[in-house]
Amino acid sequence: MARTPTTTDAFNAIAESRRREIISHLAGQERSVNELVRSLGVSQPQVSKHLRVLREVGVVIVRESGRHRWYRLNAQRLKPVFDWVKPFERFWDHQLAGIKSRAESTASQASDPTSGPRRAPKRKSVPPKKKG
Amino acid sequence: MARTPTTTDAFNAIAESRRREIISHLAGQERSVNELVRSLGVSQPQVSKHLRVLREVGVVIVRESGRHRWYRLNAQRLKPVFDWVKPFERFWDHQLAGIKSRAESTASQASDPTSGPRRAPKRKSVPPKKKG
DNA sequence: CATTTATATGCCTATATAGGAATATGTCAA
DNA sequence: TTGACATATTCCTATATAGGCATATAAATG
Repeated sequence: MARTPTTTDAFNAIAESRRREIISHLAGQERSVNELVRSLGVSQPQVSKHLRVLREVGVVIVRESGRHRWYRLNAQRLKPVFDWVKPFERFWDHQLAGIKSRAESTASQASDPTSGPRRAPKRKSVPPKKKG
Repeated sequence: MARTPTTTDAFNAIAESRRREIISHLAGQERSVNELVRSLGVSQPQVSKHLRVLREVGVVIVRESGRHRWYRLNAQRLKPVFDWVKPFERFWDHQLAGIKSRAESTASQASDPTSGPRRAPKRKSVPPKKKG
């Protein structure tokens, strides 16, 4: 199967950084497509396409006026993201608070939780036999 | 171009609902791969693959012990998501608080911001001429 | 009417999945 | 050693983009 479509929900829609930028630009004020084009330095068709995705998941709403389309944010649709991630806040809070006091007892652990991504370690791997 | 890879950052990694489930299951406690397999009812290879993505973006960390791999959450990596979405909280807060009092003045606006996604409206469209 | 401006959509392509099935790697036990 | 268990990786395929480019639709303007 393929990846979950971008229009599935807010989680998928905001995975794209351009769309997050658009959303941020719409915070608090309506914007026309061309305003976004200028602010973001992205082609007009691309902006329209990103807006379409955001429209389909309900993150933005359009108001038409003459030949302009005024887009505004429907922040409600971002709430599920907030609600999902918020419970984890206590973990990094806790870590910040307790990191010093627990330093000794965890000193034996090799990897630093705050350090960058890691690739798969040790295990070697050999290509499996060709199909058949 | 294709979509931003799932391993680009936490935003892309958590777009997949299975991975969000895995993350939630790891909140507060280490789990082995098989424990996750049982809890989630997903095949072992799939769980391993999802864990790999989460490892690569640093959202989870492995500890090896014998033939087991104990995965735990590195919540830090979710902080960018939280930080990005948190500023929007005030918008739905505000909406909840002010929705009644502003009802009259905004009554003329057609669409309900809390309603579901919408498809593109009015405009008709015709397939463009074949290339050439 | 024709032209300009604003926006949406279509086609094309390279790329990356998610999941299923098979199998490799690594560890422990008898 | 052999076998069982735990986990990772490979191959395969259908599907969906994101972006470039061209063009359609629609409204305003002369």
